[in-house]
Amino acid sequence: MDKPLQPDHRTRVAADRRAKTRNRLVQSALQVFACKGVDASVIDDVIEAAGVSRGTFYNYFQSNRDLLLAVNDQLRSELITLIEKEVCEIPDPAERISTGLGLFIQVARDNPLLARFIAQVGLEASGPGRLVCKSLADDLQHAIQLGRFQECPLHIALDSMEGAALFAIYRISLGGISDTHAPQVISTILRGFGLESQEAANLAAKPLPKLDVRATCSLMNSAAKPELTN
Amino acid sequence: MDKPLQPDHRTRVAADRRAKTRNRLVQSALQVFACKGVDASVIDDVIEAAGVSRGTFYNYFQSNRDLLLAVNDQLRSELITLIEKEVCEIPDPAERISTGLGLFIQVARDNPLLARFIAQVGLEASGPGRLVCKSLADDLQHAIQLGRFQECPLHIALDSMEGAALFAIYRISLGGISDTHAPQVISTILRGFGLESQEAANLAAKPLPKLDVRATCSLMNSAAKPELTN
Amino acid sequence: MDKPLQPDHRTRVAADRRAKTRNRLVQSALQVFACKGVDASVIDDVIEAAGVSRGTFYNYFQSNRDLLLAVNDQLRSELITLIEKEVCEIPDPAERISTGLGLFIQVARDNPLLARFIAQVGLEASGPGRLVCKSLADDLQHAIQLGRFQECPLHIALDSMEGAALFAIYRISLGGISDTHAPQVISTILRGFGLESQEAANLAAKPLPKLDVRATCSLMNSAAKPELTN
Amino acid sequence: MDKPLQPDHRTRVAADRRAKTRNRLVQSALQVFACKGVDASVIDDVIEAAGVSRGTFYNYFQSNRDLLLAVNDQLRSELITLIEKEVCEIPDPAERISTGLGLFIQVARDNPLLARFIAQVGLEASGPGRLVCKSLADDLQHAIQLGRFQECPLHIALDSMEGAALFAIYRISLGGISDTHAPQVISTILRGFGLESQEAANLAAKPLPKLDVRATCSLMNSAAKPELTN
DNA sequence: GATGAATGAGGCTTCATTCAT
DNA sequence: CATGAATGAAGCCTCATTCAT
Repeated sequence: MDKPLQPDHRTRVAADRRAKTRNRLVQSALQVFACKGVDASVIDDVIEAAGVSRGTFYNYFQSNRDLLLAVNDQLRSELITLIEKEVCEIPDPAERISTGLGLFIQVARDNPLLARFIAQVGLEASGPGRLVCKSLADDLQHAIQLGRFQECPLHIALDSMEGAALFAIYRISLGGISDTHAPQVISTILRGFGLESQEAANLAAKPLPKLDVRATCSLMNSAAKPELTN
Repeated sequence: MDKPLQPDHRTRVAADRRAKTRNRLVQSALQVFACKGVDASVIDDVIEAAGVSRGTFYNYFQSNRDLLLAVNDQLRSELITLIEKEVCEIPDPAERISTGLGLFIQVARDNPLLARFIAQVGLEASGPGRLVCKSLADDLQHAIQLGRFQECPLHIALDSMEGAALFAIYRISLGGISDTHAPQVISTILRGFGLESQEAANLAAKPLPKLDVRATCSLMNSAAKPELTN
Repeated sequence: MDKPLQPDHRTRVAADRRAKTRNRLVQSALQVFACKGVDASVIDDVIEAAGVSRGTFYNYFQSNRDLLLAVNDQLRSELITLIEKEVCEIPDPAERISTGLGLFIQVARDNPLLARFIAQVGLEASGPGRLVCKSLADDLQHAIQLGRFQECPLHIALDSMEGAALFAIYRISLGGISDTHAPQVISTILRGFGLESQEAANLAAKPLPKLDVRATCSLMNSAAKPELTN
Repeated sequence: MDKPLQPDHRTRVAADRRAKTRNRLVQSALQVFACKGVDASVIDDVIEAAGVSRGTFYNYFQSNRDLLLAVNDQLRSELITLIEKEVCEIPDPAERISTGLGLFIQVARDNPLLARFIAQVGLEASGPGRLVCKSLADDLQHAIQLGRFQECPLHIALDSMEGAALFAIYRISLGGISDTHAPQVISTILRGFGLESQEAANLAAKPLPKLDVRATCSLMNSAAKPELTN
């Protein structure tokens, strides 16, 4: 009765182990990239942190670059899922954007590892696989159509927002940022889109839901290892 | 009568030669960094582009990093000099900022080499030796004091501006940017500081003096060598 | 039934391979150091002689210096083991010393490679990891206590002996040494410790057991490669 | 009246300057060799210490090796001259040898620079340009003929003596040597040549004339620069 | 699948020596 | 003669990748 199931079982167990090992690798890579920089030589550190052999690494990733992409992809999809779940109920697109930015910055502040990684990836984080995503574009367009935001080409709006947000996170990754930093950055951004000053401040100051990233994102389940900070 | 001058003469000639060689190296380095990225291994390309021997390189720079700093420093000081000379006569600090940003972006657009380099250096360009400089901070403060700009912590204002400007240049370095791009970015920035929409648009649209960078900046006297584009 | 053994097996096989490669390297290094001198740049020659790649070398040794230490250590321990096995049965400490020195010089004469290496390492061979070892110090002390040797500070005695022995080996490494050389050096040393002339000569002339170094020392299993003689 | 003399004068002045520069170079080289080792890369340090340009160096020496030989030669000749002047009046060859050795060691102790250099040159100090020189050989032969020293092949005697003396100086260069060290070494050497124990001790203990090396040897007119110690 | 020894291209750096001024 | 910029051969070292076990 379970003999026929065995192959399936074995297959599943094997798949699980694969997934687990892969995850360990991606997690370690996030750490190492964050600490040593995305252009650094990384494999030795990654396999040591993940506790696997050199050969095993190549069973999962073809190259350095491959690994960076994997980290980036997984990070992005986990973050987007996380944030969209929180903001999707908000009807006003301006508030949705404000809250989304706020959460993004909050997560970065609570996870230095993440902040450092994003700061490292830097401007490259934009582009096809950009962290700032489709639904943000939709929200922007929506806000402009509703007259909440000033008429303005979409890509300009996206770039401004992304530039400012990235810079904020870069600052955070350098440490020593006060709690008033995020709302001020956000309200500057909102004003840039034509929101009236008081309203921008109000939106940016709205209390944010507290995200438990650790619970949701597999990548966050490890502390930064500052000793690598070469 | 000229015998006593000889030592001086020799010294001066030698110093000249040093300066010239160093300049060749920095110039070549700008090209190579722009094309291959600031983290790339660069020395071989640089010495070939500069037409000097490997040993000569090390007579001037200790390392890759050292070279990058030299390029960055020289670039910054040349750009700042160039732009400040143009804007120093403008009485309104808001317009000074607007014009300065506009010139910065214009120079970047006219010199793909420069745009690429700045985009590469990216966020790191900020910090103590940041491209965005002392006088910009002064202008901002001034504009806030006069009530032209919204009250706002200086570092936030600087970061926003720098983030947006860097991003704009990054976009330019990727190519395919229309002429309306710059004014739109700038007016978004100005609005972010609380300028009323119409005025922001007006300032951002003011015609700019045409800078002849090639005439002024020693670093610009060479065309990009796209074949190096890694 | 043998599946569980696999990991062990693999581990052992790998360890074996490591040991073998390391040995090949140390052996080659002995040759090259002997021929080119201990301060020479040696890595290229060593890896060629050992038939391994550059990278492999660095899997085993961090540097030139590291390699030299490894050769020195292994040589010393093998030599000491070899000689002590021969002399430990001799009751008279003076004779033990005389025989030990004789054997040491004999080995050096029979293995030009070894002689050259020791001559190269020269004075540095003394110090914590000195070729002249613990048991020699014990023998000296013993001989002094028994009144066989003149009262004299131990370190002076050791230095004298070492100086003379090293010098003898240096001479041997230069070639053209007659068979009477060793006994004469040894009897001079023994006289220096206060042994009466005739007795010194007698001890120094005692026939020595013939050591088969090749059979015992892994490092000796290769002929000198005189073509490397720098 | 002095016109005809001018050429001579100029020639002499020029020759003087040449000699002075050369001396500065040799002196600096002694320091650098002593500190960094005789196989080290040395030219940069030497020209800096001597305060001359790279090109000037090659006006005086063809190569590194050339420089080492020059230092060695000058040192040897100055030392020999110095010591022989002191001992030539001593009628007993055994005492002449004892005194010579004592002076040699004394000079080494008073001039750490010298001790280090000799220790660096090490066994190579022997050979054609050896520090231990012709007149020592004569003294030895003489002492043997007179029956003061035990019958013994000359080269064995020379080697023993040189080995022991070099070793003593090596020890001195390492520092922390007491004043009783030298006499003990010397008396061990003398006993090795068959001198009766008491007499050896007496000879070795004879008070030595105090040499003022600084006054005599141009090479000693500079302090060791320990900061160069590699 | 996992392992880790071996690889070797690729880049880095030094330094003795030359040579135009 | 003195100078010091330039040279480039010679060595050093890393690390992504392969592959036999």
